[in-house]
Amino acid sequence: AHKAGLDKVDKEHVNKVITEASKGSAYYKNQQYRLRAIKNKIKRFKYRIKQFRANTVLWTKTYHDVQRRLMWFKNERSFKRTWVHVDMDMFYAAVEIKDNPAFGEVPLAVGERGIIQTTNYIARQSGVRSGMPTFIAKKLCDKLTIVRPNYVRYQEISDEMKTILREYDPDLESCGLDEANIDVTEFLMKNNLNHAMGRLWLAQRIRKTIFERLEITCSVGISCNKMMAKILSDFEKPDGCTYIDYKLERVLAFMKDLPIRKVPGIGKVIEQILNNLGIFYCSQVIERATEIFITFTEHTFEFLVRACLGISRNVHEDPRDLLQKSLSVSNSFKPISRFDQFKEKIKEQAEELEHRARSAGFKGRS
DNA sequence: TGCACTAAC
DNA sequence: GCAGGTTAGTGCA
Repeated sequence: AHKAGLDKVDKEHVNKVITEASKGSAYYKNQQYRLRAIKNKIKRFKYRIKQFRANTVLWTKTYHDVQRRLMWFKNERSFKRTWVHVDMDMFYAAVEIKDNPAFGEVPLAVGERGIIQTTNYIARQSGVRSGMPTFIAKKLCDKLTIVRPNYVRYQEISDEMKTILREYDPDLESCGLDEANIDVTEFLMKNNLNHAMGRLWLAQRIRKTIFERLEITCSVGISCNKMMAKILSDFEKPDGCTYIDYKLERVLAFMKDLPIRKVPGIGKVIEQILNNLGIFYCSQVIERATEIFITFTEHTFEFLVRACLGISRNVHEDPRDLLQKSLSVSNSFKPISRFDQFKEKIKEQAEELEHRARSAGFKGRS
């Protein structure tokens, strides 16, 4: 329900339909199994924290160590650069509607192989959303129109969008077809726009240009680093634009009431773990940093604390790190049991993988 | 290094 | 009857 466009939905009804359709399925059983594993993990975490608290000397020492680390992170905060995150609204569905306006009047979903990838906002009102199996989506919305994705077309539109954005930052970093990050600092400086009003003006200008050239709306976040810009782009979806002024108290006030799940990189599992420790908002991660430190690895602790302070990278990735690192092929199939069937399956997959690796000019390393 | 798991689109 | 595909990364044995 954290996804945009779901605020007017009858959640109780939606949950009932999903539960009805789910129970007994292999998928559901697997989910239950994984949920139990997470619950066990949480139990162990809670026990570890209890042990730690019981040892006052150790707890105090850890507390001060953690506070020292927090100071370190706070020194990393920088308001020197400005990033814009652009996120196209319901992208695949929007392209389908652009090419066939009639789709804009009906509940529409784009999907294949039994899974919905994206939906327009009419469909979202019935609780239909990305990642949902089509048979459940149909139960929620019997008039739902489902079309197969046309990736060639989406790529075309995506390229057009990125061409527009490269006027502001030639080193644009993209994530998927519908999202991109640009560092607009130089553009702002050159045009004497590097102040609150100027930044907001630029964000709106980008949105306007994209809409005029593509007839598709987007949501934009503009802030002092990539992560903040991304969080903000989601804040007023769809067709929205959010900016937070570069003042420490403004950033902290925003993070204070921000649900942890809104932080990119915190998914279902980490959310569950933190919720069980009584942590729901970003500010609580900082308040309870000692417990976080004990619970997670050092790496995850640093990620969580930095993110919840609103601190993240504000310079471009090394281009070498942006090159593709791996390639894989996977698909789902009905249960099989005979050895020759497995052998055949693996052969098919391997041949497909080989084919793609050759086209991409990849060699196997191991 | 290989595998399980998490996360994102 | 019916629950995807692809890439990146972490953590552990």
